[in-house]
Amino acid sequence: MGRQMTEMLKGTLEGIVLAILSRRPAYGYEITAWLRDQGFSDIAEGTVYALLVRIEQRGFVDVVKVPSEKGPPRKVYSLNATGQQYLEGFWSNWSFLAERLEELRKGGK
Amino acid sequence: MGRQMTEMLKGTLEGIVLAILSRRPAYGYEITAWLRDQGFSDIAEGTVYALLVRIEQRGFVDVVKVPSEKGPPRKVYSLNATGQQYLEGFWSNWSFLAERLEELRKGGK
DNA sequence: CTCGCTAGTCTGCGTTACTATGTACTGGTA
DNA sequence: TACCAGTACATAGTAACGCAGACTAGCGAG
Repeated sequence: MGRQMTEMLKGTLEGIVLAILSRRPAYGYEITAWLRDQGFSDIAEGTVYALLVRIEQRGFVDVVKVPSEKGPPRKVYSLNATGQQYLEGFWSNWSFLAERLEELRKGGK
Repeated sequence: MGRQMTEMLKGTLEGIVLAILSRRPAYGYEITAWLRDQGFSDIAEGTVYALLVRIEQRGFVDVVKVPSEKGPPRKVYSLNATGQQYLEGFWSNWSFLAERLEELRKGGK
């Protein structure tokens, strides 16, 4: 991926994944597939798994192991209250940033 | 600053500064002041200078030293053609990201 | 048996922003 | 004259994050 996009994802990818989980529980492979679908064509798989480990350690998600017909059991993540709260903080930060940038884009030129 | 915002700025701060420079030439101290004004209340001065050094090395800006009545001479940066092109790439990446996040925010919940 | 899909782990690396500190030049003032 | 606030730029060390790439597994189909 472009260096630019890579850097832009720092901090936002976490919010994106939390937002996905706020809609419905999901497991790593599923999230990766969804991201690719949405056009984040080359987010590394390893990146998503590492991120899931981090948010689990921070206590933002609950985890349930669900047996799968295909391959090893899935770790299904769902957002808990702590995670929900953190996600709201993310949205407010995001809004702040997005507003400033929108202004800059319009005013610039 | 919050860890969250810090990470979010990675990749975007560069675009923000380039966007500022696309409106008019400016020097480091001025840019820092403007950012604080806009609500980026605690972006470290050192961060801006380091960023300016980076974009200069990549050839996105032209630099002119201008004597100042107060303090040492100012290094005035202005966006050149290469930088303008890079900035356009930044905007397209940003749009992509912003659209995906907007969708997530609406769809989620 | 081997291939391919699903699921997850681990290591080393490069980039970035932060903190903290330091240098240097100016004008005002006590 | 000595000091200080404001201006302007710079650098060393640190932490976080995403990436690349390799590796371990389980299971079904050809």
